[in-house]
Amino acid sequence: MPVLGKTRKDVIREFRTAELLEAARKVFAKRGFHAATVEDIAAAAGVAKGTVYLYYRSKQEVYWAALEHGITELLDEIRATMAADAAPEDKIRAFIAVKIRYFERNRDFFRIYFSEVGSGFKHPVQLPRRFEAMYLQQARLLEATLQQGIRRKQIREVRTDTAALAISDLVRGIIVQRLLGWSKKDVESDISFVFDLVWRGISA
Amino acid sequence: MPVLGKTRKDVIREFRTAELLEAARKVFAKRGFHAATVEDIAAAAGVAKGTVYLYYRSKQEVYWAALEHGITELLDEIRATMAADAAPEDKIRAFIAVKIRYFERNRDFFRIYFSEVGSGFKHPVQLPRRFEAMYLQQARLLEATLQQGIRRKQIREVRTDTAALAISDLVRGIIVQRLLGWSKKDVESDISFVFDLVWRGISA
DNA sequence: CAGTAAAATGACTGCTCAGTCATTTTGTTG
DNA sequence: CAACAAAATGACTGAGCAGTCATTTTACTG
Repeated sequence: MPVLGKTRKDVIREFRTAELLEAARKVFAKRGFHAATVEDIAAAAGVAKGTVYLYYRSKQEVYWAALEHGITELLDEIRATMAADAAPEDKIRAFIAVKIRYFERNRDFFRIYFSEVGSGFKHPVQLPRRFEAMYLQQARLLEATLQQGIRRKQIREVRTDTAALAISDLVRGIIVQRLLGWSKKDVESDISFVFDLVWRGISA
Repeated sequence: MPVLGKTRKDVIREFRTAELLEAARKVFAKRGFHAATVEDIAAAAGVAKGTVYLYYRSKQEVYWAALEHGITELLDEIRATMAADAAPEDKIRAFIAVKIRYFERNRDFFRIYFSEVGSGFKHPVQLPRRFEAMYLQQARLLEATLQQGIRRKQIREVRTDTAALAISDLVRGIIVQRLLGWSKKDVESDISFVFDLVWRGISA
């Protein structure tokens, strides 16, 4: 009997789905798509293999779901932080900060994210276009800010699309360094480093 | 009977090895480590599967050899270009240019390279440490140049290690954009874009 | 608490593929 | 060109694993 539009079934579904997604994230992060087995994921979620197939149609689908979940979460955080009508300068800093902090908090997700999104959307299987779109969405938020800054004469005339991606790449690089243990600095210091470099690079 | 220190056997070995490496590069690039089969590689090289095992002990070894070949080649080109005792400014530009051009010429290699080196050295199997070292070697060449620039007061006081990696990341980003067809600009223009951004970011 | 339905299980199947090795082909040498 | 050796071949084996489904467990209901 439906309550609040959700049947009992839906609730269970939601719970199991979230549980499996978290397990999947861990396992895919540790072993990569191919080396991870559905058994592994099931075990990590504390269920039997067959159960996985009650909620997802294939291993591939689990993977996509895990990826989508993280990308969406990250994008939402970025949107939330940049929505405030602050100065372009502050928005850019916020973008850098939120992204670095997201991966600091979700270390295991970074492998999944960057092994797809970072290196060309092609390896395991051609990713559905929507993932590419979601990634570019981030860059577009940044791009809009850059354009705003240019209009306000705070930022010089740069190719905004390329610049936006460049900032994303710098952030990506710092995240990799941090997660590999190459960077010993505290988060704030790394955020400032990136922002500083970028701002000198693009300010008018 | 050895001639010039090379036996006949060595010559064949060298030839086959090169042939297999080229095939491996193509196949691994297209399918990724796990999805690529030894059959695929053999077929691409125009030999039978068993032959691959006459020259390499395992699929993993073929992969490492292909990766090492490319990294070495790239590093050599970088070394050659930066060796000239030019101004730091020119050396940095040269670094950017040579790397972008290398991947422009070796498009298939970029997938192999970045799926390892770019995303944290961990997926298929823990890479031997020497690969990590070879990668960092590039950054160190750049770092030396940055330090030189700082001494000459042409570059401001930045964390040289982080800055060197940041430049590498920017270059990486442009390469990805180019190979995915996101960047429509000509190579020169992209090189200038990166250099410009970097130079404003770090110059004194 | 019996009867029923939903959910979970894990043994099983079929397929893919890395790596092996007995056989065949190619090349060398006197 | 015979006798031998080096190189190449590809059919075969064993392991691993995605996905299925008959059976069992759990939860709900009257």
